[in-house]
Amino acid sequence: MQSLWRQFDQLSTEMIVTKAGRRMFPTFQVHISGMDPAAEYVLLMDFIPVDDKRYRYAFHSSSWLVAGRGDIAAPGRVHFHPDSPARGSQWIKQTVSFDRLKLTNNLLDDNGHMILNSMHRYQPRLHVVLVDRSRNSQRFAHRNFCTFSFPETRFIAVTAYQNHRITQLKIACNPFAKGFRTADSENRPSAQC
Amino acid sequence: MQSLWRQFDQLSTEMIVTKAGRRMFPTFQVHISGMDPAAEYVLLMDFIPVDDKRYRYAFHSSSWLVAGRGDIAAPGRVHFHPDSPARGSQWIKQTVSFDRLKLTNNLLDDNGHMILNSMHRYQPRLHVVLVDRSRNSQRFAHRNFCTFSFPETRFIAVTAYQNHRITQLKIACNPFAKGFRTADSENRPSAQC
DNA sequence: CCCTTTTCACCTAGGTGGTAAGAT
DNA sequence: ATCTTACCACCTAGGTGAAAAGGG
Repeated sequence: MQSLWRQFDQLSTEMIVTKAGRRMFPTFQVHISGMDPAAEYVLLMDFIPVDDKRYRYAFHSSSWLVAGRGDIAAPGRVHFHPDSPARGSQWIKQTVSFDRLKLTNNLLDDNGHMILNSMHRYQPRLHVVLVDRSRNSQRFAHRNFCTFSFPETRFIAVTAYQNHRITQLKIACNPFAKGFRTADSENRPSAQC
Repeated sequence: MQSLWRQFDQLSTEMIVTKAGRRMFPTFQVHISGMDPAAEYVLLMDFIPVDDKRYRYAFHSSSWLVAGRGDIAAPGRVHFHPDSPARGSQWIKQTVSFDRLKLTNNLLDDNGHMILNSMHRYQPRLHVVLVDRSRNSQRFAHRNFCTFSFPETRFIAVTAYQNHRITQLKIACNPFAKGFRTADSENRPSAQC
């Protein structure tokens, strides 16, 4: 998905947040290698604020501007990949997709979704944690995980799309938005997806 | 679901098997109690032949008759509940549903479905296995599981329904079959579902 | 004015039994 | 004659952005 993420990132990716929770598109997915096939791992994601700023979209210049200091940070949550825990052999044999992860702007969310502030910029992160069931596991816990951050997956949380070109790229590439495709070349699926 | 299973059982439950795999209806689901909340358990199901017989349906008498010896047993498989392994506290706090389990008559099935012989009678079984990660776990493994068998959940595997009353009860109760409901009282949903 | 919420038509994805054709 | 397969219309379930209404 890297090339798709980059296309969105060039336009400044926006992700919808709703009260009920909204999936991400593109989906965050990774190919993993180098794991011990017999060891158990947990995969999880979180989202960290890129900065302490609030943004607004300037339609006349089609660009995002800083609109002041960021709101107080939303409750930090993590999303465990539903296959966790699993052996390294399971994780490495196919693409790991976080397609069931949902974003919400509801600070009181009760469904385990990731809580974000609208109009704030975030960086998704992936954590790979080795499950160590031995007695001294506590002492080494700090060594038993790796964190990965892909800059092209950062985005601004929104309650409605701001940049029309983002909307068109979503419509062109997300199969669930097929109903909004027209004859225009702009939102027709092509090599870009 | 016990009362629904009993209604089907009174008519001799039939379950469709297909090459691609078919869900069961009613769904096998249980409420569990008495687990150690902190311990880990695996829940799994299998299907054992009720006897070594092959059956056929006699339309004139609307009953199942023995039609000879059973075919050679299909490959024995088990279906792990997808939430496995999980803590006792997770299992006991809500109904555990095996709704994603699928039945197939394809002896070469590659999708992990349960392989059954059509026109043979089966008894579903539930196994609750305590996950013991201690060193001597092998020695006690035979003590670490319980098996449950509910007689009202037995059924005959079929590639097409034989008893019209079974068909009507499926249509009346399975929401996915709503398209086949008519004004007849026979397949209208009611207290029976 | 800027942002959020609700509702909607239109999709994807996949679970039903009916039906007719195919297989043995 | 008996059983199986492939395809179908019709559902459930839920993911889309558009549009209009709501809120500060």
